[in-house]
Amino acid sequence: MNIQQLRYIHEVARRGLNVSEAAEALFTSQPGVSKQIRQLESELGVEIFVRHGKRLVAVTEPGRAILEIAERMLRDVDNLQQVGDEFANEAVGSLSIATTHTQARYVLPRVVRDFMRRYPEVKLSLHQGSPRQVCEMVLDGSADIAIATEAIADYEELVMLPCYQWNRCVIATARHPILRAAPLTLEAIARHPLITYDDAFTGRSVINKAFLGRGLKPNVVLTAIDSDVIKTYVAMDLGIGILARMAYDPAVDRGLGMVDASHLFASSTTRIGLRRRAWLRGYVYAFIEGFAPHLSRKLVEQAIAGSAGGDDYQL
Amino acid sequence: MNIQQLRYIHEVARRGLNVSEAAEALFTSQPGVSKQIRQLESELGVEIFVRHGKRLVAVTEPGRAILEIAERMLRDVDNLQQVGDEFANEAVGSLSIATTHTQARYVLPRVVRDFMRRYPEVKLSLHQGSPRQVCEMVLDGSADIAIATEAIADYEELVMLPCYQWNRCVIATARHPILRAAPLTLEAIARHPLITYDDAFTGRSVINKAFLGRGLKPNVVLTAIDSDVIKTYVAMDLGIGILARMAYDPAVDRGLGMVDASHLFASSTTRIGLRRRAWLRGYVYAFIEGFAPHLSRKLVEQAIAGSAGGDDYQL
DNA sequence: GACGCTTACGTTCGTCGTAACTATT
DNA sequence: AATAGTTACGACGAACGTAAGCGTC
Repeated sequence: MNIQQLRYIHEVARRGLNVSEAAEALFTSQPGVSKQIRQLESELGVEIFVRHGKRLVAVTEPGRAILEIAERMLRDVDNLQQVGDEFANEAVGSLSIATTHTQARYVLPRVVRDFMRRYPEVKLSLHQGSPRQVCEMVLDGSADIAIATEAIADYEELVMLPCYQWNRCVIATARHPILRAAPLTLEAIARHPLITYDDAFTGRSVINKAFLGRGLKPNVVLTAIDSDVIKTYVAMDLGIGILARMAYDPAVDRGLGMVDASHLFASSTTRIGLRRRAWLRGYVYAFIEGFAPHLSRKLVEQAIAGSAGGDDYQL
Repeated sequence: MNIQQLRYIHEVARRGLNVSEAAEALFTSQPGVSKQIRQLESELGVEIFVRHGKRLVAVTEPGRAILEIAERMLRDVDNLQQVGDEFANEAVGSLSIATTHTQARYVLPRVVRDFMRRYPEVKLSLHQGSPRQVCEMVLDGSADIAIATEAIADYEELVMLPCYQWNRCVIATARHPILRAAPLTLEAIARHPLITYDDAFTGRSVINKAFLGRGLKPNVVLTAIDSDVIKTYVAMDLGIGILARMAYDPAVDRGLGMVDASHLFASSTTRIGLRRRAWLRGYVYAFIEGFAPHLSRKLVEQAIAGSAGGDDYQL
């Protein structure tokens, strides 16, 4: 058994049981991969893949168990490299963050600026995506940390750390009557055409729940993935907007009025997602603490170690 | 990087940084080990061991992190073999149980008999030792499961599963006055010379606590590691004995009288200890369930997966 | 007949063991 | 002087790539 063989079976499984494709992705020859897989199978004494004649068509039952362990080992190989990189030079390296629009646009700029100042030698990269994409990126190793509000909870293999709570506001054109409604109610909002987030984004599920709870059917005329699109169309008076509070900046959004709506919706929690049992570079802990000061290195380490797996931490 | 290199650093660390000894234990040459370690270090870009001239004298800080990950990987290598063995032939294999005298002598015989009947092809081995030895055996892989009452809780790397609760009785020669004391009290016991377990065994700590809690200083004239020794000396009337209840069998222990003492002492819980994240053969689950019927395969699997790490389960 | 996996074979690289050398205690 | 680790070198074996062969769709 060797690590290369584990890479082979993992890649073959990942690529829909296509050996040629896996070989290409690993920059090696297809016969080599084939042979090594057979060798591993014979060493372990079980077939990992089900073959129809010469083609791989499924993963066997032991194969599933083997793949799971193999993937854990490959992550550990990665972790070993990380340890090496860390101690070879503590301040040099790279940090890849996967996040959604709202975070990238309104929350992270300050954190990123501070981080780059403190670790000028770390190559920081931000990748924007849907909450699910963001999680997948962390799972397959193409990002180190995920930051999102929705969906993170669905991934067993990720550790979730609550960072901050936030709520929503209503925005409208400057002289819109909704801005003077006192108190602001869901009923008042529902009387206007609405512009807000797409279903899978930025706490939209909470908005739905609030209206549903009151038996209201808001007239949503436009759903957007990001706050800027919402603001653009609200400014055009297509409707009023329900927006994450931190996405409204009076200095920038001059043409728009805002009223707080945190009494109408349940608050949402933005979380950081990390791979379980990952070994993180020192500056990753620094970044996390810069983003959510209560997440000390020690707390995060404990969470990753898995001893508190699945649970949520107190904010 | 390869798995062999991980074995090398692990064995060197385990053997007090003695490369020659590690090489011998791994049936290879000392220069080979030396070279592979240097190669791994250069690949990772950090020193794993601190050297004084040519000698290894300590583990570096990154070395500690590396060793930890390496050991996890080696356990996974083991797990892969286990998966292979399991599916190659479900009913053939070996099961190694490390346990203390009381369990081996009074509790396990029935369980072992049933198990051997059901899995005649599994080579069962029992290893007796102190609670600590028993745990160490599971940790270093020389046993699959540990069964003990004391000490198991101290091992972070083991998962503990409560199996059953038990309490103590007092034994004495047939016409001894303590047998007629009604009700039986700690004070009455403390008036006689006492024979019971050694400090590290079979719930002795609970016995100490009970007497201490009442300000009593029992006159312990003999401490033994196993129940049979206690019974032997009680039969010689050297004193009265405090014994685990399940160790008294009226059919066998004819010369001895017994009174229950469960109202005097806190009950003890016997636990099974398993390595975290181990992959267990099917018959191991069967054995565990035969020993403690409430520990279903599913429950045990969840526990070793680590998601409930550190916690204790409800009995 | 095109795609995909296996078999066969030769080259290359890596690993291991022996032997000689050097440093530490 | 003895013990412990490194360097040097040669032999063996494993892994890889190329090319040809066979099955499946």
